[in-house]
Amino acid sequence: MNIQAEQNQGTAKAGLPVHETVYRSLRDMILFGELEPGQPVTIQGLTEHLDAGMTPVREALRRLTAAGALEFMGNRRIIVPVLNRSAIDQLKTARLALEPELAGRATALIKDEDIVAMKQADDRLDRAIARGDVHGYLVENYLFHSHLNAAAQAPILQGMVEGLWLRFGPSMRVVCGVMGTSSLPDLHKDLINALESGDAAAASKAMAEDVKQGMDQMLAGISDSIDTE
Amino acid sequence: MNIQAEQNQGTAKAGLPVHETVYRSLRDMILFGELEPGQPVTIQGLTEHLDAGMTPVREALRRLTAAGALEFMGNRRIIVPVLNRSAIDQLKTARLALEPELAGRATALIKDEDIVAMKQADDRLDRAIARGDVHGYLVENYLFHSHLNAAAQAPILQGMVEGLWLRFGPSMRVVCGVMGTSSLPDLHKDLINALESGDAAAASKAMAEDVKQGMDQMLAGISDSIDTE
DNA sequence: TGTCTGTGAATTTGATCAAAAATATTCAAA
DNA sequence: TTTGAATATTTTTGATCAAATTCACAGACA
Repeated sequence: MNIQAEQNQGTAKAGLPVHETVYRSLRDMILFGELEPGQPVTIQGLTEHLDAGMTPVREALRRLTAAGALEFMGNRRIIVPVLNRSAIDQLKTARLALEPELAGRATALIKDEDIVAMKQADDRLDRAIARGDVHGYLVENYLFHSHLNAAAQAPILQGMVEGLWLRFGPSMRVVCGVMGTSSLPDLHKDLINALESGDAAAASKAMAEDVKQGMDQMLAGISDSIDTE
Repeated sequence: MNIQAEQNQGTAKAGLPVHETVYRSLRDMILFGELEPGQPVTIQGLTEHLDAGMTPVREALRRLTAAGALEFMGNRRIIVPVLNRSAIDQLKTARLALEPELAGRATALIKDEDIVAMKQADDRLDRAIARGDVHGYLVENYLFHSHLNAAAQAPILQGMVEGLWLRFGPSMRVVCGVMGTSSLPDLHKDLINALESGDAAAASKAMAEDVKQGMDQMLAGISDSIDTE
């Protein structure tokens, strides 16, 4: 066994190409708030951090920039995007167009075990909030939603939604910093109820409300920064 | 001047990196029907075809696969996706969710010169149909729509829509093969009228109808092939 | 039918070149 | 002498290529 095989064993799931594991690491970093908006992302920095060659890192970065999760400046520098009001508005529009649709489709298809998994994620989410664990909140919230989205069996729409989450992932941490245990209605519970009673319209509605709540919170959290276009 | 600089001069627009020009070439090939659904796309084939190195080709391929324009099989092969009914249905849903929205937003923002450009594209489109020029039809149709989408000044939504077009681009040619000069209502003209009178709701409606018409035609053109999932 | 092996393509690395940013230097003017 | 702007130099980083490695498939053979 050579050095590389050993490395692969240590770092990642067996058999996956390096560029794939690098991609997933980076994606998780973006999704769960380990990168700040505006922060520069360098190829060579990542080759050291992730202990990978340059080519796999380049490919992962291209995938992420293609999805809008990272931004390619003119002078071949890559940064984590900073969202202005217009961007958040567009993301809200897109999420409202797609996620309620997915929730509606999922209602007829979802299995009991999926609902159980979603409940568990939601429990862990509540506990993360109670303990002020932002990272835990982000992870469980994503798990909750992505579980539902997967149940709709519409991979194209699902992929589009995942792209949207990648775009606002880094800005979530900023918003969650101010996330008091606000007394907003718990729409996840409504969603679960709708799924259990098989009411697609209600599930769709609950999802729309959840999206609105999240994105409006984000708009509020960002509105104070100057909006230089 | 060394060899590499010479190559750069000959091949591409000044100053653009090779991976960018490769990406654009490939994107246009996909968008305008030069690749068939199901066709395998090899890295080495492209390095020869486009006279580029391997790394730029790899990066362009990653971007396109990330957007869903190409499909990554488990065994490190890449093919042009073959759309089944479910995929077309999802694309229709997504287009109906986004493109009418963009048309509505564009109505208030669009300039006279943009409308002129759209009219010209539409004229060339009609002539392409009359002469049975499928490639010309695809190009002008894309130009017409992308001009409108750009006018909405919503780059995120615009990018999402472009991703959708990349997905069904290769399947357009197949459909257009059967495209008789059908006696369907000309929705582009309706759209132009709505834009000229500043009626956002009407523009949005016309766009929705145009999308429906296109995607239903696509469903019809594909329904005979067996739907192996 | 199942295993083995050869072939060709994808993956990955390391080296090299080019470009941009950061830093140092020079020189002139106050 | 000090300050500051313009310029030169160093350093960091990105882009590209060519070689070595790994992997998957297909055909040969038991």
